[in-house]
Amino acid sequence: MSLPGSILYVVDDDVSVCRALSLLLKSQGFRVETFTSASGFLDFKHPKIPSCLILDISLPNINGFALQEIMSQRGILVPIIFITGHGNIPMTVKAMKAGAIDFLAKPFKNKELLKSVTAALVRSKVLNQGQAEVAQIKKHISTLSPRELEVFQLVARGLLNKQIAAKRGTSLQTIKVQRGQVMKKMQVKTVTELISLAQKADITSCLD
Amino acid sequence: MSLPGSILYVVDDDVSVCRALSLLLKSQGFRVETFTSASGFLDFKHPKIPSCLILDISLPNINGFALQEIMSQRGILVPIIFITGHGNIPMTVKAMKAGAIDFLAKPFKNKELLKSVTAALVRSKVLNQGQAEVAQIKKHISTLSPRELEVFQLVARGLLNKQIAAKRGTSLQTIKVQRGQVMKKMQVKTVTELISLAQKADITSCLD
DNA sequence: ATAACAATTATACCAAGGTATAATACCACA
DNA sequence: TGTGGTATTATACCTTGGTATAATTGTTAT
Repeated sequence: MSLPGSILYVVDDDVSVCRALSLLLKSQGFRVETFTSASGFLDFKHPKIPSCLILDISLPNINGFALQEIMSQRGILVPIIFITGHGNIPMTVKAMKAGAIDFLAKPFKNKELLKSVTAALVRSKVLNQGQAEVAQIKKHISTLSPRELEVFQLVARGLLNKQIAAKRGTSLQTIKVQRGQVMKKMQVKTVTELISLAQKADITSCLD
Repeated sequence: MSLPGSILYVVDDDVSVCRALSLLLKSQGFRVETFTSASGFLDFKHPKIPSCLILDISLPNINGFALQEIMSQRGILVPIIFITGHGNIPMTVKAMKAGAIDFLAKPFKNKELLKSVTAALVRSKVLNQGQAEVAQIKKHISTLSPRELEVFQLVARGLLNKQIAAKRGTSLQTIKVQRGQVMKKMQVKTVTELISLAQKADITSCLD
């Protein structure tokens, strides 16, 4: 069941838990990295492959929830399976609202965890694909000059060339040239593709 | 804090709970409808305004989870706040995974519920807007003839008129006319708008 | 100052989108 | 058998998109 080229992270301050989970997961053919603190996990260089974090809530310094928030801020899109020995309903709700893919109370059955891991890896794969696509688009966008970007945005909003020219106070010809540049740099051939890209990357608001 | 024109549903087999919640919520200015069974709620004609369902899990016949699934199948997009006297973590996870907006264990504080209700109504409003937009688009699509729909789909995929003509084995002129019909019926003036609509309604796969 | 470079614009030209009108073909219905 | 309606097609014409070439302007670097 292990997807090829996937990696599982385990973060638990209890070394024996780390060891036990690592053993279990490796026996299923998974690559596993264990950490006894949140910062250890954060320092790790995460390869861009389907992955999943099995995370204990009670940790020294940075606890599970705090790590979840940091990951969210940093755009680390690794699905989280929470595990805890002293969980309750409010904690569960909080974790799930924040985007966790599962929440298991210790002790849990091996099968439960494995099922959850499989689901997490599938989600991770989807997330990575979406992320890679958007990253590629933004990479292209970053090659646009400020004016080309502006033209791109206005085209995406459905404005005609002459409307854009009027709005910008320049000539129609300039817009045509710039629009051509945009098409070339974004590596598309038709307006349709351009619009699709614009919507995927949410061009109208993104100005980074 | 009550949004104008909103409605709250309470489903609990315990009449005293229904009464108590109704009293609390009405005191905050909300319109409230209570039901002691899931079927009662399902029979109710839900107005298309921001709304929220406060749902007990243990119910006779159709329990809370079952109702949640039925609503999902029927496309009833009302955010659910689960309440239960005998909840546990697995139940919480199940409910949240299925899309519940919150999960409260009895007894809960009035403030907790009210806060949750407010959040649910906001989400409901967003859901309704999205739903209304897509419904409007699909309504327009339903006025298209089969061939117009086909042309629409191919245009949305970025094909040129002559490519569509070749694919369909008809003349370029026919495609132009049909494309014009599509633009008129979808009530858009530019290709850009048309593509946007197509993506919102997921035209390429939708054939209903 | 001058060479080099980028941005803008003009001119010209072609392809594609879009509309209007009318002719043709096909189908259903009285 | 006609007759009205719809779909298709042809013709003609206009607008818009898109590219190539070259002239112009402004800015930067040597």
